[in-house]
Amino acid sequence: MTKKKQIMRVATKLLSLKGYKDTSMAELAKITGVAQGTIFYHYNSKEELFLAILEDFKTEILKEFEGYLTQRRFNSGLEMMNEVVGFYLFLAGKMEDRFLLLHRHDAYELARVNPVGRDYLESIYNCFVDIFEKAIVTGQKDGSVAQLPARRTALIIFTMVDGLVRFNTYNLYDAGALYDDLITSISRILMNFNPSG
Amino acid sequence: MTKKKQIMRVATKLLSLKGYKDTSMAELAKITGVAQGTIFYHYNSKEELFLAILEDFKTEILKEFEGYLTQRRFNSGLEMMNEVVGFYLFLAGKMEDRFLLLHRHDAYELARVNPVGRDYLESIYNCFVDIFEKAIVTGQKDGSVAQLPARRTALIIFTMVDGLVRFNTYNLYDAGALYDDLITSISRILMNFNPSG
DNA sequence: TACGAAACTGACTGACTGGTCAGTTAATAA
DNA sequence: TTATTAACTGACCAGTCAGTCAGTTTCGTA
Repeated sequence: MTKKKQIMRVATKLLSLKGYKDTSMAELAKITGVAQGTIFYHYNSKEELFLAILEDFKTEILKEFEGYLTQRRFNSGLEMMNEVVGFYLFLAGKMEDRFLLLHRHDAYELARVNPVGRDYLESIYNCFVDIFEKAIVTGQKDGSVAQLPARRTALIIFTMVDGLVRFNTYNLYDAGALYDDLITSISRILMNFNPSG
Repeated sequence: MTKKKQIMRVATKLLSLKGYKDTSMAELAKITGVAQGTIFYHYNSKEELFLAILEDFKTEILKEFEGYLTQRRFNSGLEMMNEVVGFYLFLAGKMEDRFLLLHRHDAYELARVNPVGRDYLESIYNCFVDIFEKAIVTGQKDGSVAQLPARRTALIIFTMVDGLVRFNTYNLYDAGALYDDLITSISRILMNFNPSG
């Protein structure tokens, strides 16, 4: 692996664990095993390195979702939603460090001053909300999901799932124990009791 | 107002707006209009000041809820839940800066190393979850809420409401526009379709 | 008035920060 | 072999940080 990639990998870990301000370039250099100058040779500044990490995350997320959607087929919109929530939680485990990064304020503070960073963040979030919305729309066509405002309901469900992941990383509650309740709650929100109307 | 109180008030604002690391004691002293030494006369360290803010928040939250619960009466558990969600959002507006503080990682990093801080945080969160749970249990007695696991469902609803507030502060979506959808979703989760069972 | 204590001050310190740069090493091409 | 560029190094810099402390002011009280 190139040193540039090594730097980014270690930086991702450090930034997600300790946050932007608490991660020093000296420490990053030491752990990666390069001189501090090397970091600034590849990335002009700390902010640029952070930006590169976000871009990388965006790219990988998009790839993951593309692969998932071309493989999976669903019997109904409601089933699709359950599967997709599972996939989200799977990704949150697989890319644990980057999800932690998303749950920090650092990324939003970057987005506030850096349009490129804001673009990356919105791409990532829209990716998630889009797929939830797609499940709802699909379900409304096949009759498994009630006639709710699709986008707004997708956002609500996203806050539920995302909130659970965050609670887990905060270690305040064991989110794993809430998985079944989450699925039940989502089903109750979406369920169509009047399939003919 | 005593200088000690002034320091805490400005510190709360700064810490919630800029985060722990990005708030310097020099800046805090300048804005408050005291010498930097004065801060350390009243609070032995930056961490102790942060802790004092959390304790103050906890105390105020508990007082607010006590006042609310002794005043309000509800016709049913389901109605109580709707009202309580509204009260939560009202508090989030009234104590905007402190809620922002809760949505940063700073507090959790403090809680990880400081048991007293962890106590404050848990008190605050339990306060919220308890009242949601209370609404569910009440509703299950009066038949307006289905027989779901009360505590776990309360946690799920808490993640929804809290997630919405966070989204609002992140400025990614207009959470105000989602209020009606939130209430609808919560009602659908809780609603009892078989009041006799 | 006198006096001790509490409140307050601001210049100072040592550790640490992101970033620089002159110079070295490795890789590639002619 | 030689020349050119890219990759890499680490000592160094100016600025910032939380925290200190010797000294001053304010206040309650006797």
